[in-house]
Amino acid sequence: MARVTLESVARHASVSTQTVSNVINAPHRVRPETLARVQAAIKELNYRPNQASRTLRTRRSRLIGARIEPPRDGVNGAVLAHFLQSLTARTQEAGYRIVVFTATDDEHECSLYEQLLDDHDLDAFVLHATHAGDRRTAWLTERRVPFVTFGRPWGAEPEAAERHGWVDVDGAQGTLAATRHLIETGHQRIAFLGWPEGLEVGDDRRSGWSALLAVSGIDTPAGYDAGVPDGLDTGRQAAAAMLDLPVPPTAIVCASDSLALGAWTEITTRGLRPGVDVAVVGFDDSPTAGVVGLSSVAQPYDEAAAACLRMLQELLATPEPPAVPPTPVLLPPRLVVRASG
Amino acid sequence: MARVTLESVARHASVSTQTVSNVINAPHRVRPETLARVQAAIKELNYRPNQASRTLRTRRSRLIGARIEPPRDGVNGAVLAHFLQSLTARTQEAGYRIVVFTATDDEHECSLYEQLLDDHDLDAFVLHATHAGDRRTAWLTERRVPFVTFGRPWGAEPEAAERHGWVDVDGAQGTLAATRHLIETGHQRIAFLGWPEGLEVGDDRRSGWSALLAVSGIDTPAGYDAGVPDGLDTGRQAAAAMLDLPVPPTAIVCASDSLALGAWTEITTRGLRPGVDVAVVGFDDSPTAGVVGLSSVAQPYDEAAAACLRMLQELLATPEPPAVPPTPVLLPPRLVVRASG
DNA sequence: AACGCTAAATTTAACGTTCAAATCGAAGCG
DNA sequence: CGCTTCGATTTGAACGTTAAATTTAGCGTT
Repeated sequence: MARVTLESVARHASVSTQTVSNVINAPHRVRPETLARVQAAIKELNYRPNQASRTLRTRRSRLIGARIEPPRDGVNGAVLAHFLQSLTARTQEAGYRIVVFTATDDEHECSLYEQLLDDHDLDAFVLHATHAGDRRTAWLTERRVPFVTFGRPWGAEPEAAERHGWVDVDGAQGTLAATRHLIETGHQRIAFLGWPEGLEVGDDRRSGWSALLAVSGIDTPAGYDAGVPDGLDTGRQAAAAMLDLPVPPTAIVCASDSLALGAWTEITTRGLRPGVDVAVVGFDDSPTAGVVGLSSVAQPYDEAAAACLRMLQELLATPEPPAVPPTPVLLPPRLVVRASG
Repeated sequence: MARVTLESVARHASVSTQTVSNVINAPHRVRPETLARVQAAIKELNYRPNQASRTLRTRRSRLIGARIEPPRDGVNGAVLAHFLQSLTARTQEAGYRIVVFTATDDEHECSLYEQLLDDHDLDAFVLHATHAGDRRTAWLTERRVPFVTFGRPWGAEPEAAERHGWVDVDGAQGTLAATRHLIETGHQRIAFLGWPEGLEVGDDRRSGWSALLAVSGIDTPAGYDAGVPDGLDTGRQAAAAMLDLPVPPTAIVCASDSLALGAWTEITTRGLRPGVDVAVVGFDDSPTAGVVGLSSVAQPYDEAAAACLRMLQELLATPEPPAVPPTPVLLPPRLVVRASG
């Protein structure tokens, strides 16, 4: 039950191992009839090139690294799980494999990059949860390691945004769509429940809401714009404060499903009906949203994964990463309307 | 910026490359003072062995394969995500990496095993969602590929259960604990909402409920034992049927959070209060359960992952898998009591 | 002093692949 | 007919590591 190697294929087809190698890596260099003969031999013996020796020779492993998150809040954890699932499926079709790892913080993550590069010669990385002052992108760029991020390079100067390939979902567009939907269904008092200012993703999502209200000539009274840390309890408390205003909002757009579900809990506890008495829209379309009938803005995971793969292939097509990075992709999210609004 | 190899370390420490190799792989073979000198050189140059060449030579890659699921229902998908997270963290500490992949069915999964073994010389696999007539375990056993399963070998003859290492969570114990808790809080009319008979995991969970009721002398009227496909809607319909019985149950033990949340929805829609009017207990402790206050049986992911790693290490300690497989591990789940019961 | 024995180190070869250079054969051309 | 050119194929070497065989040095025994 010895292993099938280039050598055995070569003997079987009466050519040199190099010719077999050429059949696989540079078919144009070999005469059509030899090509056919060798390909037949490959098929017959069910030959499959050994990656370890390839890696040793070429420094390419066809392995791509991706960090997986500690599940945090639970509600939002599904975002990464979905994305990873799509990414794995997509890259697998293209002959790559995803190697996962966990890290405690950015610095730890960088040291893992180093390990993975040294040990296993990983070809590239897919990053997510990018944030202002992210050290990871600089680290990788310095070392000329191919990578793409799911999440745009927040907080950098505009031109820096073009320094590496990234894929992201347009949060502002999502909250804008949610707000538009609420206006169209008759709401005029629409609040935003988000994170403290300064968190880029949250500010982005807030901007969709505020921009549309501004052009629609709808004003936002004091207390209609909350910023609290992500979570069910914080969301619930902030929603309570809003509902206790002299003129409470009739609809709340939220920066996450966690916050939205917090608001949802407060609303139902007060005996109010979400979507009838007070509308609520979340963000990320977590499984929980589907269960309780929470409207939410859904991210197109699969498209995002496909875009990441395309960029990676672009980066890996040449030995050295190209001077001009791939053009970023900003995907539109999709509003899923359910009972809550 | 040339790479650090055994060769460079050897030169730096004035020994042969083989000695450096021995320092790393068989330190007892080298004289203490040489050992120290070489170790210093390794540290100074920040040497890290290249895995590709190791793999080429030894057929060991320090890579472990694990399939990830299409997120299915959404609610239950979190089980795997949690387990994978723990598994990744644990194996990473032990110097292994997890390679993930997706498969459409068992047969496809086996063909991926073959690919991964041939291409990347994976050392082992971690399987989950085992079921009766699972072809995967046979496939791997035949080829003497090391693996462990998260999930016991269902439906096999008893002695076959000892043919490979497995880790599982005792479902019967979980539903039994849930049922006991309900009895202790005064319930006497306790129904079970599970899957159709014949699905092993479901039958196991059902048995905890029925066994405790039997020894407690509590009888189960017709309609108190439902078996429907997993899902929110099916769960809701089955719960509706139970609530419409002449003598409806006051508590429902469920085989999954999906079913339980379906029941929960039916209960709240009727204006009843979960935990006050009708108690509900789910299984898997999904994030959604935490949000809506559903009591649920939680699986000890991290312990399960740790047990899997221990078994893998046992299997990989010797070149050939040992004749006697590791002893199985059956972990107790933990009942998380919330508002719903 | 010759002998065997062990520990410690070195040398040799091999894992499977691809790159670079060399070889071979057939055609083209003056 | 000899010389060049070009395409197709082969040869030789190398990637970084470890298993197996070999050499060297040191020690105790008789």
